[in-house]
Amino acid sequence: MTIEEVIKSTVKMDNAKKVILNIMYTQNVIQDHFNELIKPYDLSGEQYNVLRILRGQKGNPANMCVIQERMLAKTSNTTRLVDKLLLKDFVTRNVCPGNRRKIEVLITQKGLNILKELDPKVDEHERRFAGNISQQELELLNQLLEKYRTQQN
Amino acid sequence: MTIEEVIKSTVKMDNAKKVILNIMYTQNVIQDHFNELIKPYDLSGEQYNVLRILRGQKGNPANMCVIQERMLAKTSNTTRLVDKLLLKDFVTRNVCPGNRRKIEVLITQKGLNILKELDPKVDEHERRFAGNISQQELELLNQLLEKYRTQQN
DNA sequence: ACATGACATTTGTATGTACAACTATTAAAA
DNA sequence: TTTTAATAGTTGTACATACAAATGTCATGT
Repeated sequence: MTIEEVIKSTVKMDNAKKVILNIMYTQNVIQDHFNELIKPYDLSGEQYNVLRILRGQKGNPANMCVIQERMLAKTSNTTRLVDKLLLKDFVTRNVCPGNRRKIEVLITQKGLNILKELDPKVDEHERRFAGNISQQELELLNQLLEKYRTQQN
Repeated sequence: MTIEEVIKSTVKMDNAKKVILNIMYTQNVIQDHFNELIKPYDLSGEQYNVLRILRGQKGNPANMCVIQERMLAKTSNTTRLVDKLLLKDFVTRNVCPGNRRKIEVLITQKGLNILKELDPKVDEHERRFAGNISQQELELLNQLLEKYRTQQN
């Protein structure tokens, strides 16, 4: 399905416009699918993302600003995401002893467990889309997207 | 900047995962940039999107469900987006005489004016990113994205 | 020691998203 | 004709995003 069919456009669009719409729409499709996947686990996409970042710390706590800079959506409100994770006992939050301005956030065993349960489903989710194109095309797609967004930090 | 650098990942990711992150992140970069563009006009991205759809109707009114199906984010709440546009006098909203379940939404002259004012800025926004890659690459990127999301309706 | 500015995080407000429940209207079946 | 189901939109709630303002802490200069 081309992007023109998706938005039922009657007029012809140039490639510059089509690429933007294609990226926006593809992201929507991926996200909708991912949200379906994690819905039964009472986690939002961004909450999941924060848990992934915390697991990546391999036992070390992460400050709020470290979490922030590793998130895809740079404008998310990390405080409130962590609030929600705290309520579910997926993380702990403590003032950093060395620098009391900072907060140390750590993933709990319960948080690690839910990630482990989700791992195979997330893998399948990634492969489901990737399976539509070849390995070479995947690599090409990565290169094109990275080149496309150059300059815009 | 590769996607690994963006999210400061230490471990190597496979292409399937990288493509997903690249699409999600690129969409974020585009959207942040677009939001900057329309911020002075007191319009959100989705509100702008609805106005574009209404202009595309060329004088004919659009029902809520027509707007809905032409939007990129298929789960947006059209009622409330139109509410906001009504408050700014960018659209009118009337019950459809032929079928009183339906609503006819029409863009006003004020709405058309603001779109006209934005047109050159939006064009520039599209070209800014597109300018980073060649026309051939743009076309290839479109094809790859469309192929990548096949099967998922 | 005190003021100043930088830094890290939180809070407030408006808006948008996801999704279920609800209302009103129309169409179809019994 | 009444019931039932389908359709079109609205409303409610919880959560997330965008962004500005506020708070608390630390570092530096005087």
